Amino acid sequence: VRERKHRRPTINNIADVAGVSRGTVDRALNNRPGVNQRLAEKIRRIACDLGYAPNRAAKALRFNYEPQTIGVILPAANEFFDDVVRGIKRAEEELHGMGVHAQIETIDESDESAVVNTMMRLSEETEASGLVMTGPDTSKIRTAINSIADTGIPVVTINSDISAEKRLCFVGQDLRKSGLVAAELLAKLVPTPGTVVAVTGDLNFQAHRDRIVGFQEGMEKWGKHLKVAVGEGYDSYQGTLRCVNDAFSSAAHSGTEVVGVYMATGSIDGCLEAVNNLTAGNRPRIVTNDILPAVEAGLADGRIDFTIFQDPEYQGYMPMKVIYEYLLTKRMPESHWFQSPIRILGAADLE
Amino acid sequence: VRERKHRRPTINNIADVAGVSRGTVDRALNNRPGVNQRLAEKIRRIACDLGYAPNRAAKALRFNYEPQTIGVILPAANEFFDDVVRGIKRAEEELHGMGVHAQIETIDESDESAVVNTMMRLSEETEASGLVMTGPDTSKIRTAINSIADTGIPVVTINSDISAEKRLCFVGQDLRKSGLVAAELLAKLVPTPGTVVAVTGDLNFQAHRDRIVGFQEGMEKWGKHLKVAVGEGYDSYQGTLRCVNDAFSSAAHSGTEVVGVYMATGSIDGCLEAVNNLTAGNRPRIVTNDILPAVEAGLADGRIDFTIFQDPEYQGYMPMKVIYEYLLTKRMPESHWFQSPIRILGAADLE
DNA sequence: TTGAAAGCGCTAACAG
DNA sequence: CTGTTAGCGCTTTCAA
Repeated sequence: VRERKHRRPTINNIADVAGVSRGTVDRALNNRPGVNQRLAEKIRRIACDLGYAPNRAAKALRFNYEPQTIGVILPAANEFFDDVVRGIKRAEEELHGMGVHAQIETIDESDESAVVNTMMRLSEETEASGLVMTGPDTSKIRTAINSIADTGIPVVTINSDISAEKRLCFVGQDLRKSGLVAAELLAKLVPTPGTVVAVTGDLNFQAHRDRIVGFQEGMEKWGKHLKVAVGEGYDSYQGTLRCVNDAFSSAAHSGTEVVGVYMATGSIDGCLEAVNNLTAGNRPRIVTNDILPAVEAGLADGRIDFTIFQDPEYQGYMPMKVIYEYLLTKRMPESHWFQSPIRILGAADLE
Repeated sequence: VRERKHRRPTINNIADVAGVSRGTVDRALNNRPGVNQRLAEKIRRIACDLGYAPNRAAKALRFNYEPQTIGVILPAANEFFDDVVRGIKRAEEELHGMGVHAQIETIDESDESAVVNTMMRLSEETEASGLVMTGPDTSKIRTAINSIADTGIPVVTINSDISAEKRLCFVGQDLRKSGLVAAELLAKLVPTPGTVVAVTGDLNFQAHRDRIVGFQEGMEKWGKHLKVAVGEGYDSYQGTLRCVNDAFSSAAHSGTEVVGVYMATGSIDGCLEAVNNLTAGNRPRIVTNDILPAVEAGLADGRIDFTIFQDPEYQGYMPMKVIYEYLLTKRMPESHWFQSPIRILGAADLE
């Protein structure tokens, strides 16, 4: 005779109490059609009274009846997304043997119709039960997401959001905050007055703008002693080199010195090269984003002071978990936006 | 007829191929006694060839046969551990309906025999299937851990390690690295020569020493322009006040100025008070540890620049997951030491 | 509208 | 040493 200690109520218990069969309880609790309204009500009340919560293991086991595929659409050949994929793999590992696996498709993310085609292929041909994706926020793609979501397939956008109102949620960075943190750090690293240069790629991109906005906001808060100059390097070595050069010379013209550089995005190499050429005495403090080989090298040899890191693995791991949870429970996730944590990393973290 | 797409091999498939029953396959794969050596070998080979991995949902479901209790032993009335408990609850939530739950016991952690008694009570009376605990690293407690581990009950130590070789693993901070990160940050925040004061509680405690060691190491790397003074505040307001006072006056005597303070542990209030009294012009840069109300207030109003944060929730969440995984698979965790991530937080993170 | 039964993959108890 | 069976909790048929 096994004791009942700590055993949580099951649909069987509810069925017993209500004097009906398990099947009816299941139908009532999951709002399935074909059950007497008043009976359903009664069953739900009993479930509530008993403190019933469904057993996840049992639900998961049933998945094996018809294993579930989660389709993933990512840009091809991108360092950042290699780490995202690592996060997806880690989630898959954890969900291993829970009847769920990922099918990753890489595409040219700027190619709108390639994105839509892949979405369709995954949802129709592969019969994916969920979609994790990134891509441009265009109306064609928004429509595709909404119509797929209407089919009942949860869609999670990652990295850069797509404003389709029917997507389940977005997993990505708070770019404004990332800029804010960078500003506080840089402002405190540079106690003396002077100019700080914020280098970005192209201010026509929302993502690039957001970081700069946050940075400027932060500078108003913590960097009152500093002047901010913003430059666009268009993500190329030459462009970045030129823009940093320009910033230095116009600072010199206005009689101040460049004491700090924030590399919001773009070619780290170009920036470091320019700084190297231009500074004779005191090197400006440099804060970058992410961890690329050039950043790691810069941190190690002291040319870069700190980098603002956004866990890319999180952007792979989290969406998988969210979709799995949704498939299991059919409940909306707690948040529309899961923010990948912002971390300040220095040379000490490279160990 | 359901298609076989993506369905992973089960023990049934293995049984079919090997021409034996599921029971035998189960015994062979789990190294249970009572199965012909050569047959077991053959079965394992087939499993490997088929790429078999056990279905976690099915294993988890079986747990409900005899629900599992994980015993947790924590110090009573401690701000830090409130967050640890939050992590435990989160894990419990995730494991909800997986046949696992936590039973938390709070004790006076300095009371060796109270710790041992609670351990025994949890393992014998409650029949816990796993133990998460913290306590002093004494031989009596080490022996208790080892003997409980010998029973087959996994024991995970958290926060401060207990060097019982049979514990499953330790989940906690890398204190040396925490000091190292603080040093890099403080050194870079203070470009001008001067003295930095590292305030700790009591250097007789290993934990307190470790942070200071890391800090000194980091100062040698990144703070060559700075002199380091170490003070013990014995975790009291008065002690900290006095020790910071002393550090300031002896710095003044040797003709340097205190330009930075590292509060490795102890009374933040005492430190802030002392600094406030002593500095007329430039306030020294201050780096603290953890997030206590006093730290939050200090960050918000600018008296503290940054704090080195060690996610306490992680120290609750992770051990639960590790033990669950162990109960499920009976495999040792990947690491003996799960390090809670070290994060630098500033005012920007309070938002 | 409801009940009964089968089965997801695995393990433990019981037979042989 | 090996096979058989029941059952963990839930959902989905099929039958009533």
